[in-house]
Amino acid sequence: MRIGELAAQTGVSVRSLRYYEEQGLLTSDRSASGQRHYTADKIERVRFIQRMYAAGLSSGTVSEVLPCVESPSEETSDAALERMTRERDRLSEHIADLIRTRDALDALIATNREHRRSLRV
Amino acid sequence: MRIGELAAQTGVSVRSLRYYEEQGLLTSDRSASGQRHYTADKIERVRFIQRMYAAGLSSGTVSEVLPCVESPSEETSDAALERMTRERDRLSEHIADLIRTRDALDALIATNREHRRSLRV
DNA sequence: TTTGCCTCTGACGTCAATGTCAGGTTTTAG
DNA sequence: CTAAAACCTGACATTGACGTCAGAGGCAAA
Repeated sequence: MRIGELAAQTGVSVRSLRYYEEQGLLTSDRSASGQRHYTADKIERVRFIQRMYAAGLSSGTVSEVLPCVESPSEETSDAALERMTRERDRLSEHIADLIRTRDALDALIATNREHRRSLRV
Repeated sequence: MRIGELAAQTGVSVRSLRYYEEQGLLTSDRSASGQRHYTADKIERVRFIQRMYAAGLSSGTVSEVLPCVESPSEETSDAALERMTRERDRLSEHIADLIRTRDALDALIATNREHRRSLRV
């Protein structure tokens, strides 16, 4: 598949796909004329990259972690596995923080609703 | 307290505090010479702003939500309360998404660890 | 009063992911 | 064959929350 279709399949812009390649996060085969061609498994790869971005990793960090995804069957480097574990923990703390924030918002909403009810007579 | 101490108390840079004021998120009294002076309750306010940023709200959205925090005892505008509720729901979806991502990372880590163990003979 | 730190405004710099445009080639549909 | 659509590289623009610097003034201690 060419870049346009990969973009359509993943919902990621063509520009971003080229950027991922530039950052070493995504590879492509090139046709004789230089056009990028992708195998179907790249769809999952792109989705993984997006999930990592959503989890707050930078492109540099994603590239450090990729070996674990790419070759779980070869000997994964200590560094990559350790990095991934660290990011997992960071994410976990972030989630806990967001949950606390959500609780605070819930309390705030409840207070406002309550006061509204008391005004409505 | 002056801006430097508020910065120290909250761990937020002086630059950021001025930025918050510029964005209408934070107010200050000014001395005759123009220096900003803050009451102690501004510490909590700044922390709230930071939590909202961490939850993914932009400064514009934070300012829409602030009436609910500022005057829970007055009649809060429908718009602000509705906005806050929407942001709470968005945050909730985001948390769910991050948890799925964390689960995916856990599975990946487990796979890699497992393979390592099998290689170690 | 001088020293040194804090503050002021205003402006420009940064960073990451992406948008957008230009100018040119390739592929596809009719 | 030809026009439209998709692709290429390269480069500059954008956004938001700041960092940083310049030039000037404010304020407490020695």
